Amino acid sequence: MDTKSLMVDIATKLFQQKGYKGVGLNELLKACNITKGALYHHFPNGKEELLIACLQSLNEAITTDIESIFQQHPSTQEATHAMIEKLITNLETDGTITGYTFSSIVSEMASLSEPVRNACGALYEKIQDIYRNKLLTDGFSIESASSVSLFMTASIEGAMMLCLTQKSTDPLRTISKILPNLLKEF
Amino acid sequence: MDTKSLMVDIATKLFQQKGYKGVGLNELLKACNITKGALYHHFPNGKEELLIACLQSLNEAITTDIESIFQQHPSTQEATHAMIEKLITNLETDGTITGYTFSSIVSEMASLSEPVRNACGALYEKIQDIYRNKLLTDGFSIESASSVSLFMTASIEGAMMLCLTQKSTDPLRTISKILPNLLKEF
DNA sequence: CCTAACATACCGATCGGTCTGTTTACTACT
DNA sequence: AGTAGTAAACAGACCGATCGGTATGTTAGG
Repeated sequence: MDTKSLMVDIATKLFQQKGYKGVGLNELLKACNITKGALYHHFPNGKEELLIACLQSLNEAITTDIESIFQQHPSTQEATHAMIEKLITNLETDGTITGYTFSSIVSEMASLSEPVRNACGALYEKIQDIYRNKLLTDGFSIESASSVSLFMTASIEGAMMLCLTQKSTDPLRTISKILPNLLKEF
Repeated sequence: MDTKSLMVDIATKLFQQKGYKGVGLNELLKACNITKGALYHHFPNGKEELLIACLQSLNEAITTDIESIFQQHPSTQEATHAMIEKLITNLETDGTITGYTFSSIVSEMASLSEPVRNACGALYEKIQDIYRNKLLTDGFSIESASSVSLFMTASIEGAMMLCLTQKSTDPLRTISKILPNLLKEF
């Protein structure tokens, strides 16, 4: 793996876990086992540029990951269940958020940096699109599919928040149990 | 208003908007028009102690606020609608999150400080309790009420996140439109 | 030999926190 | 009533550590 990709990979995890301001440059460099020279060679605009690269990388990773799950299951309901199961496994194995979320970055940076806000927005959008398309093939109307996909995104994101504060995966499990009711409703 | 309360009030807003690490002590002191001496007199353990005081204050404020809304409306559905309307108004008037959320603090601090994590957990718990009790009077079973109240908390929290990235109040509006479907389901 | 890919020393600014005054308010005693 | 004492409520200078960022090397590959 080349240095740049390595940096993005490690930085992504750190940013997800501790937030943008929560990760210092020195800490980051030590984790990657590189120096400032390397960082500013690949990312001349420094930390924020690295963050945006991380968000873009995350965008691709999440998209392909979720998309593959949604292709493997016939209905939105089953796909969602499988996806949340995977989220739970992730959360259980490394204790912190490393999955399809980046809430810390959103809430920290949305009001501070437009580029970062846009990158986060793009990511949410893409996730919602996958849900939406699946819902459409399930037979939902365009309007319903849009609303429900937003609802799914929001509730899963919120549930991860609750998992963090409770140090438990129960909230995600509950969401997983309740979501089907919503998907049948329409 | 005494100095201590003033500090908590202003700090609460700043922490909600910029996150914990996003607010420097000097910035905070300037906003309150006080000095370090005053801060460390009232909060000997510094910034983190202030944060916890803010979370506790927020706890009371949110609780009484939501509780009053839920008392004024007969059903969970109507109360929820009114509450989200208020959230939207808040978001529109000052552009940033100042309402019933503190997601930035959760995602930043949950893995770093146990006391902070607990304080955040207590707050979510209390909000959920209000929902749950209302659902019980609506005739929901204990189990259903617990699940649905968690679902409500998560989806509203997540929706605020989406509002931030989109710089729009639409996600909250969508949630508000969809939630009743869930509340009828059971 | 020239450029990409680093390494490292260094920078001012800011971080949260401490320490030592000083002012104010209130109490206790004569 | 006047005064002395005391503790709470600040104010502000100062601290080392760390922040993100820069400037100047050095090294290795084509």
